[in-house]
Amino acid sequence: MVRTARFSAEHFIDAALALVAEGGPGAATMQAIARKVGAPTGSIYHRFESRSAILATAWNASYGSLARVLVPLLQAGRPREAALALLPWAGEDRHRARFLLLHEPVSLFEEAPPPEPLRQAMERLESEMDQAFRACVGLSGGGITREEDLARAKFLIFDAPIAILRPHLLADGDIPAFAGQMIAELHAGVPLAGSGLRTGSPHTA
Amino acid sequence: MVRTARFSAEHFIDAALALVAEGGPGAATMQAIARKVGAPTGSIYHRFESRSAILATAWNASYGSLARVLVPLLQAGRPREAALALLPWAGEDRHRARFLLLHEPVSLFEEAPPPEPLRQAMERLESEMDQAFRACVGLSGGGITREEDLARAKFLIFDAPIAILRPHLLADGDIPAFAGQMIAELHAGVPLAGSGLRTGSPHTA
DNA sequence: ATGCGAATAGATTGCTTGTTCTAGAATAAA
DNA sequence: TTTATTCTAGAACAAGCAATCTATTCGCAT
Repeated sequence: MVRTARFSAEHFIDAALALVAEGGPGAATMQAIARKVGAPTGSIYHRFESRSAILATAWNASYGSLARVLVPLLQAGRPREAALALLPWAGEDRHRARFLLLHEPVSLFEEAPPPEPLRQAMERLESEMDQAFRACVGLSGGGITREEDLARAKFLIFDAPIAILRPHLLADGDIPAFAGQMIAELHAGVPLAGSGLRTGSPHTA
Repeated sequence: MVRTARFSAEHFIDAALALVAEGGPGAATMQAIARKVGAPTGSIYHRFESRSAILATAWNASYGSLARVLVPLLQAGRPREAALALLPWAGEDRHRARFLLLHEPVSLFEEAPPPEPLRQAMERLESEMDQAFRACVGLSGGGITREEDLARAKFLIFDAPIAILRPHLLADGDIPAFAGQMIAELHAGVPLAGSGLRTGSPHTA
């Protein structure tokens, strides 16, 4: 090395994360990021090759942090705990939660796709979560899992908790205790495996 | 009038709706709308004073069409039917459903707010839906409704059905029958009024 | 037939964006 | 001290945007 860097990659990532969390993807312009950090716009390009690269890196950090919480619970066959774990994770870092849960990835990268290595890292993280999810649902079901069962499980573990969380993220308020109660009640009242025309014998192992 | 108009306001609205539904809010540029209709960009400004005005008009049309379905059901005290009614409404017009349910209004108007009369129309529609919703929840509860009960009802009637619908809208595929079953099961398994510490007498009128 | 006014038509303006470029400053090793 | 290299610094560039402007065309009322 030769010259001391005043601005680290993390500075830019945090600024981009905060800007998206507060004002949506459109608010995270290169100039806004630079201004928030106090750096000239050109300096960003010494750390990231493009705007997409910053956003993809921020997304990987956010999604990775969530995966580190959920994947172990899913692998342990605890879907209910996984669903509930979303709440403390969101309370831990509001910017991160708003960045990840309030904006579809497609809206972050609609202008230009992220560079290939970052795109692959995103896919790796998503498939890691997906595999843990399928293992969790598959082993409790005990065999072939229908598309319907997967959709139902995805709703109960991911989409419903996020939908319960969303209003409080949008309002930027604290997450009330009844949010957890709603998730718990949901899992108590609706079975993970389809309650469809299950004519089979309930006593079979 | 003096000259026959080749392009009506609806042409532009439909084009904007389709562009947002297919490619997100960023895809609905004035030039893209004009190109889709086959009109020069300047002609749009004879019908709408700004881009926000087109998007707001499209939003009003979409939300209004949904309100016409849901409000009567809510006013009749049929929350379960209202939740289920979302599915045929979405199946009726895919572009409209994707436009309304896949993008937060804030992302449509982040660059410039819509003109005042349109903004008021939007608020009127939202409050119409909200009043019907509160009437529906209030009368089944019978008295004071806590914030928790409102949140739970909003989830059961709006957010959960939308979350169940979203994957199929994103994939642009048909809405399978089990989506309706999931909503029905949800309403069967989770009560609209809080199942909390309801110590009161269940036999009281 | 004719001329007024609304609509088309699209080039143009002014602005913002992501990215690049040139110049200079700082630092660790030689 | 010198030198090589990485960073800061911000002006400059090209592209794309919403919105405006000038010119032209059309069709109904007169």
